[in-house]
Amino acid sequence: MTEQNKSDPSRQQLSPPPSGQPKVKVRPGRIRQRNREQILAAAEKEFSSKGFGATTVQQIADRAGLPKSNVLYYFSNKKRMYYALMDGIMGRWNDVFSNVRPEDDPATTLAGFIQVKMEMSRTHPLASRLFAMEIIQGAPVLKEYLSTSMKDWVRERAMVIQQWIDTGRMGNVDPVQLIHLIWSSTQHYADFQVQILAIEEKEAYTKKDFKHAAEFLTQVILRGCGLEVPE
Amino acid sequence: MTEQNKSDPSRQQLSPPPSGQPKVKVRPGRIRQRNREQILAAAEKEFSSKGFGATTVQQIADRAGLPKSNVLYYFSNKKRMYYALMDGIMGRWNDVFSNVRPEDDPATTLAGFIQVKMEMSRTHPLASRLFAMEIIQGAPVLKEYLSTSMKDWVRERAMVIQQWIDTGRMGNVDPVQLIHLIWSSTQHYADFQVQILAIEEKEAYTKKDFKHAAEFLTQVILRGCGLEVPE
DNA sequence: GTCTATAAGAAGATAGAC
DNA sequence: GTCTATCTTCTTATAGAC
Repeated sequence: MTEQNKSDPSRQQLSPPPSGQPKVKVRPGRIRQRNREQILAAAEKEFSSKGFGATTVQQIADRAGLPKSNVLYYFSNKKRMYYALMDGIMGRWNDVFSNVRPEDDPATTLAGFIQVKMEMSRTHPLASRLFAMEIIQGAPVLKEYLSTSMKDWVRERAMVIQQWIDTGRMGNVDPVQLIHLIWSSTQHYADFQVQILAIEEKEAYTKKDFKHAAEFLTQVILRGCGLEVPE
Repeated sequence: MTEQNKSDPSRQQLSPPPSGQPKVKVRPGRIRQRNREQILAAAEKEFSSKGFGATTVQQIADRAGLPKSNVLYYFSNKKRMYYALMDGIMGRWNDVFSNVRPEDDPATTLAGFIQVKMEMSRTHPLASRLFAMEIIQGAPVLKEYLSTSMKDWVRERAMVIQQWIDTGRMGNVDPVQLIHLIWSSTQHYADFQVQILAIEEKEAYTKKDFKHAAEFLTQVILRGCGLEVPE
């Protein structure tokens, strides 16, 4: 533990010395590829259920079905695994959320945004929880990302929403707060899964549960913005 | 680390052997009281920013300004401190949220609920984050609480909301989902503070920020339920 | 590329002097 | 009640045999 260990004060950045692999001149290597993926999958499970500091390399190795030193051969240290995971999450995030233009329909666009975020909560709950823990813990790794890429992303969307408001195409609500609202309410189904399942007396989510929740959120949030819910 | 340590499989319960203090027949003891509070305050800070497993007793002791063994004299082990904190959080939670009756006004009641939860996010962000981490990590300590007290609490409120809907006093929305929505959207301002501050390019929240956010949420959620926003 | 063995340090907890 | 010294265990990470 003690993530703030001896090592470099040059953390805080995504992908440190990005050269983790030995520079052997071998093509991709099926085994290498497979092992890396297994390790990352295991690391995601462990990190997302205990956080970085409480997870041991041994636990990751056990779950990946490899000896610890093999894991450290691929990723040289614990931090590098964490960075790699964060990189993956942010990459996926950037890919999924397409652009928005002022001429788009507000209701359809917002409904689509809710849809996509709910789909991410459903299909990638571990990534969601990992991200949530990183943020709750003060975003030691992602702070930079938040105040650059993510800030810009929000600001751009907020400007389009503001244009919709100014042209009378939706009710007058704070666009940034609206994005926070969509973010938090959809995220919740992944992050607070245990709480929701306990309250609803279920063992696990079904696809239907998510559909129902997405419809609820779409209805309430769109109406709350003075919009008609699209078909 | 390794919270799933050697010890008893009889965890999962709030307050284990609740007798943590030496049974000396001394009245409350000002110093004892003060030290306990200092330790708990320090523990809340540490646990809420790193989680249980990654926090060391040494860190708590340092923050409390006491030697490690003195801390362990008061709480005998790390788990007991965590239990004590969770107990406090749940106790406060139960106190704050008063009852709701079918004859109450839906808009005022829901607005009040949003208000109170936002106030908790503002005044007790550490407790909020500690709770969030506990849930994200699968609620090892609070699982029991979730599927008993909290479940009942939600079910009771949901029944009242359903009555409001049935008597045409508000729009037809799933009451349980509505509670999830209020919960998640208000919680978010405490738990994802760093993200929000980064996006809004601020150093810290002001009281005004919370007022603004509370008004936004009240407006959107109430309107989303077909309610007029009360003054 | 894989894995055993181990170095070097830090963790939780306790004993016992003050 | 307080605190130093210490026991035991577990941690990350590396060295080096296969």
